[in-house]
Amino acid sequence: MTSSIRVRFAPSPTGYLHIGGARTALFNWLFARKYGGVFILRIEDTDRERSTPEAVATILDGLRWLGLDWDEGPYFQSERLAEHRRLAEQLLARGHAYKSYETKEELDALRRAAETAKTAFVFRGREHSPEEEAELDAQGRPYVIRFRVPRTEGAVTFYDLVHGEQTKRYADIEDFALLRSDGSPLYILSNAADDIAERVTHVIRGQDGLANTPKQVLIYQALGVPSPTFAHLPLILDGKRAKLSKRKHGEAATVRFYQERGFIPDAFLNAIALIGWSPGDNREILSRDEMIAAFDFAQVSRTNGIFNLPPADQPLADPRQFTDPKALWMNAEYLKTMPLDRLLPLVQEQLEAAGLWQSTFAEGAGRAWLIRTVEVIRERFRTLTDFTTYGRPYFDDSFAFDPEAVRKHLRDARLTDWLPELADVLEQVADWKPETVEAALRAFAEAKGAKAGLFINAARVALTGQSVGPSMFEVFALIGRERSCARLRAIREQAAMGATASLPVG
RNA sequence: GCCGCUAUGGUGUAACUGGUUAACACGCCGCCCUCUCACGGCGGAGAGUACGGGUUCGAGCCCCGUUAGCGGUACCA
Repeated sequence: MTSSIRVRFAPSPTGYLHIGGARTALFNWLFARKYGGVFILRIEDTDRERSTPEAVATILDGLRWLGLDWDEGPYFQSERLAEHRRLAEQLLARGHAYKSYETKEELDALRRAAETAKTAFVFRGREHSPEEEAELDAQGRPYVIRFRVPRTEGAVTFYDLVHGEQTKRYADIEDFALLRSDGSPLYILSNAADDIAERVTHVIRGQDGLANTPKQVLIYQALGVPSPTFAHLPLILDGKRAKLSKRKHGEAATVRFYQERGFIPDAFLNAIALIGWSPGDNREILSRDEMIAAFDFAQVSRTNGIFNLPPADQPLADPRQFTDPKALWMNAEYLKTMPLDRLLPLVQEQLEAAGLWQSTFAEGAGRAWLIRTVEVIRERFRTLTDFTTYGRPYFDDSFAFDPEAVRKHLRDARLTDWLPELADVLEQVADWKPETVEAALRAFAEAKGAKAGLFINAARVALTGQSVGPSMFEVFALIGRERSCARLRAIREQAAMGATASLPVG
């Protein structure tokens, strides 16, 4: 391998950047970065009906969010149609292709006949003499330009870095079309033509490209240019082994969804990298650099992997389990362990978007408080959006009460008086920190002849609206004396209102 | 129908060129910790490697067949 390696990611802008596409882009990128190669972005927008500028923007956004930076492009395939046509003409002139006048109806009939006869259908069009062609053209008969697959006994052979040497006999390859009757090129041609133009050395794409690779190799050979090396990646399927699609899985199949749901780009990348690839040892948490260093096609699996998306047509049993459990675990792992200076900007984005950011967080004491808070609460979060949902009570006085938590921990009627009393006691605590608050609360509990747990759990609900969270004394310390006491006293109104609001889901 | 790719616990993967009781992670269950939940720690259930043959002293790894999934068989990409 040398530094002359050139790879490309070539999505069609007909929808969103989906998980499979992101993984393909990632492997291209890893390979390029590992060997000092060039990563090219090409937009295959020849299907004008379905291609949209919005889809292009979505794909670029997705790649940028993931940090998969490209070195060249984006090139737009639609701008090179004339060149593709020229190549087809060249193939025609050199006898590697021919004009095929069969109509769609004729082809269908042939196919159906083969079907009923249960025989193979490998199409070979009828070729005509120059005179006949002139005659047909004079009549204005439409034709497609079809590749003439060698009629000899031979076979096409190519090397795939994942699947090894592949061979397909000429006899099993039909004479495929290069140009439609309106002169527009087909994918199989355009794709190969652009790979040639961009001097792509390694074609790394989904396994669904494997079956028509022999046809492209035939094109390379006819054009007299060396074939690139191929690497066909296993597909990513859902739990029912169906291809991931927006139609079936909704937004959960798109990269944007993970961005909006608070995934950390590195974590998302790490998670999808492990579908169809492994570093070969037991490591699972790998930084970009570690992935680059460990990447190797020899360790790429040949079997399609499953990304366990919950069914899109059913409500989630647990809203926190909105996607593949392992991906979620991966994200939580990153959230808990990544350096704070890299997490903080991401948290800031979330807070700003939710209107919870305050200028005091930028420096000094406010900064210190923010850091301390994030450190404590990230421990049990799984996504960045948790900071503004479950984390909201730390940043704002208006937050929702989980009815279940209220029912469970504020049920004891005596708390309506006791909590405000506790506030009076806490008001007097000399040095506001976890230890002193704990001492005061425990003494208070003892004086009331009740268990400390009663007050701890009730306070958690009063201060955060939730029944779960960090060590309660830590929470008191973070929320501060004033706000803590105010929330303890507000228990009366809370009790009066019946507290039915529920937490937004993350 | 024909051509091709694939097949290890529920999921993702590991198992050097065939060599001890198939490993790790997620998920699940239990215990510990404990003011809750999570984290963490400890332990457990769960595959004999799709199925059937064959080669071999020995096969998840090699060969053949079957089945299943996927892809191609388009003037889709």
